[in-house]
Amino acid sequence: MKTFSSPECQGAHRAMRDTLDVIGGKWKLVILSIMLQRKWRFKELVREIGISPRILSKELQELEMNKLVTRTVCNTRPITVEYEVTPHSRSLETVIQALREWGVMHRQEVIGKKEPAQVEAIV
Amino acid sequence: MKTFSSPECQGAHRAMRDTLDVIGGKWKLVILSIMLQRKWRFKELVREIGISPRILSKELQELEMNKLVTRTVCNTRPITVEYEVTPHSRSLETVIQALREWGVMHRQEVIGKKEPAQVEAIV
DNA sequence: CGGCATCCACTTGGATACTG
DNA sequence: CAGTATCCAAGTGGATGCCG
Repeated sequence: MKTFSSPECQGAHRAMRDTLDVIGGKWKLVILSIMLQRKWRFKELVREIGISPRILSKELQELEMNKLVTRTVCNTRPITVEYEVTPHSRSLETVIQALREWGVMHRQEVIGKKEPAQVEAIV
Repeated sequence: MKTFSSPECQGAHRAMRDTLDVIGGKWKLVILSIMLQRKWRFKELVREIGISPRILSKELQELEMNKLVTRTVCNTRPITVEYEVTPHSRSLETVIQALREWGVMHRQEVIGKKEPAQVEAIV
């Protein structure tokens, strides 16, 4: 569909695109970043992430299609559903950690050093 | 603005968000991934990436604001402009490489193993 | 050549209400 | 509770034209 010049560049470019197709976008990495911690129920994620149910549902479906999370319906009374990351998802753990650390580092590098302990000054 | 429950989770969440604010979106990582290779002129990037000039211009400005690329106007006759990544940008090199490799790995994991040498079967 | 302005189509995502 | 449908606002991004 496109004619790129250098093949090796094409490879890198393509691989990056593949990755972004799966974990790019506004929410995917945030969701995975949180989900790597433990199992979550749907509504827990909604509240923790601050995302609308409709979007979360869509995102989780896409993540499930890519074998990054599993969805388990529990036989509770008002039925609950548990979402959990897969082993394959664990392969993203180091990258996600690296991205987080980069965010912190970048904040110091560019925005300018302060970052006030973030313990109580968040609000 | 939001009231998250656990502070340590809040930290990770926030750091991830910070990172995505800077290098998230459809283009940033693709652009950086390519730009890390060498210096580029504006139009070279347009063609190499397959992006519209308007969007590229906007993206480059944002990257420049975040000290990830530099913009240099050259005194050539029809003036040319060179863009180059900064040292700070180099701190993303390993992450970008990791993301590329993950894309390749994921393709095998999910889509299913084939990936035919990508030399001629691209079309 | 670099890159901004305009116009416009498509996508994303939030709010709300409703169903099983 | 989990999830979907509808509606709608905002953002994204491509094409084109123009200007320095």
